[in-house]
Amino acid sequence: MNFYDKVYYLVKKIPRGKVATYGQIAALIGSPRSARMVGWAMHAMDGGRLEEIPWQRVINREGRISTTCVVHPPNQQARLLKKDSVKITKKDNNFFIDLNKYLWQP
DNA sequence: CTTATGACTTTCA
DNA sequence: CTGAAAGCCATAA
Repeated sequence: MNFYDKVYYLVKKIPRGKVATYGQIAALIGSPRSARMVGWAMHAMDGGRLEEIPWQRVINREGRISTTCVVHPPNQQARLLKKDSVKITKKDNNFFIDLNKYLWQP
C-alpha cells in the first residue's frame, strides 16, 4: 500500500457530516509531518476518484479550504460539504468550517 | 543520485 | 497580535 492509497483509504473513512485536517490525515498514516503530501495526493487524484472520495472533507488546520486547483474550485467543495449537512462560513472569497463542531475524531 | 516543488504546520521576531 | 521563514516528506525530472 503506497502513500496515496493510505490517504484515500482514510479520507473515505471520514463519516458524512465531518471533516478532517491534512495534518490529522498525515498523523493517522504515520507521518505527522507529511500534511503537504496529503494535499498533494488530493491534487494527484484526477478523474473518477473525485467522485468516489470525499476530498471536500479534507481541509487545512484553520478549517479553511485552500485549494488552488482551477478544476477543484472552493465553491464546488462548499457545495459538496453543504450536501453533507456541514455548515459553511464564507469569508473573503474563502470558505471556513467550524472545526470544534465538525472535526472528525476517530 | 541531486534538486525543486507543494490543497501544510509550527515557530520565531 | 501579525507576518515571515524554515521544516517536513513523497514525487517528478
